[in-house]
Amino acid sequence: MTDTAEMDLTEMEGLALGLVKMLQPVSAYAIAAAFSSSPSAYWSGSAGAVYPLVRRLEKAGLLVAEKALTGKRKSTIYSLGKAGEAAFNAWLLDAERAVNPGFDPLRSRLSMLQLASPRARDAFLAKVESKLAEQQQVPLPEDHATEWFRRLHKSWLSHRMRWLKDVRKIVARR
Amino acid sequence: MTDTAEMDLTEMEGLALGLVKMLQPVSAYAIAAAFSSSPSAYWSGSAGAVYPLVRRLEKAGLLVAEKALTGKRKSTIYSLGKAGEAAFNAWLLDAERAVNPGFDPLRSRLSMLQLASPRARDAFLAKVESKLAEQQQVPLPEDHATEWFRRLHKSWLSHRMRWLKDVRKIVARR
DNA sequence: AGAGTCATGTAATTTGTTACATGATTCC
DNA sequence: GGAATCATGTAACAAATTACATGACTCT
Repeated sequence: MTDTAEMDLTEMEGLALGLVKMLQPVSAYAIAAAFSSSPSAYWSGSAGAVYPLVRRLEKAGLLVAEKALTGKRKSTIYSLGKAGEAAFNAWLLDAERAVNPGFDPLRSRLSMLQLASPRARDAFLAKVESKLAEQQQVPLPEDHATEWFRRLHKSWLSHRMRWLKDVRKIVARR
Repeated sequence: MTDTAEMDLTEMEGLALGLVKMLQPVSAYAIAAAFSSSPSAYWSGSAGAVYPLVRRLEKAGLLVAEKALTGKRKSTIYSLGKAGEAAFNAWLLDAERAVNPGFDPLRSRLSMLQLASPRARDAFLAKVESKLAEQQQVPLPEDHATEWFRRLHKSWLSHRMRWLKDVRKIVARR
């Protein structure tokens, strides 16, 4: 009965709120940059996506905007409002959504790998594995990613690798 | 020099071509149903998405349409054209895209889990783990999924589980 | 002085969503 | 005869993409 606006945040909105919480007070430009520096190409961080998004969140009362002036350059910096804090927590701790496979380019392809020839299959799996191995060698840039995120990504990579090896075994015993 | 139309398929287009290849000759309705029955909520399989998509692919020359009549009920059934076969293979074996993390609701939340209290963190991780465990008990329906896909999904679930346990350890030694 | 980056924004287009609508067929 | 499903489609809307544009500041 006390709940006023039951915002159902999209993934991008949830992530944006989280970025604001980590970086506040922060400009839309910096949020866009944070999206862009994600290892996932899904988060392009284009201006056409981020600026309207941030204004939307502000109009919804989740972000607090403040005008700033540095010399003649004006910018708007955002912080997380009280309602934003609550909405972010609800999004963050939504286990129902967290168990969803989402949009996984590798999973999609593996689900149809039976449609390729055995030779093509093996070549594909080997190539993906070597590309993952490459990524393991080159760690994320120190400046953008937090220590926690770097550790998480490393762990993600190694588990992807193990999954791939498992899949290769399944394919082999066709 | 021989390549005429270098189609850059989206994930949904690639999956749709693959579904046609598996089920051909097949109606748009059946393709929509296949998307809907995916364990990933990302693939809603709504009519408003699938019908335009399939017509797009047909106009691009990747799908071959054929009118069918069963009694008074008319339908259009699709098969994979030669160009469609080539485009699908290019999509399927694109290792560059396959290594991308994509859109992963769990990954997104874990990347920001530092922003929750230790108690909320633990509760969240436990809940996700139990939900995954539930899914392991209830296997995919026999009718829709192929044996290969069922095996793949099972393997995906157990590797997610292992990843989660790993993450919990990292969180614990904060 | 010019390159690069900070900072913001918009226009045209594409693609997907929800919701609705139609009609045939099948099952009870 | 009525409910569920097969099969197709569209209309209004939401959200993201690419591409462009502007101007200030920083660094060499």
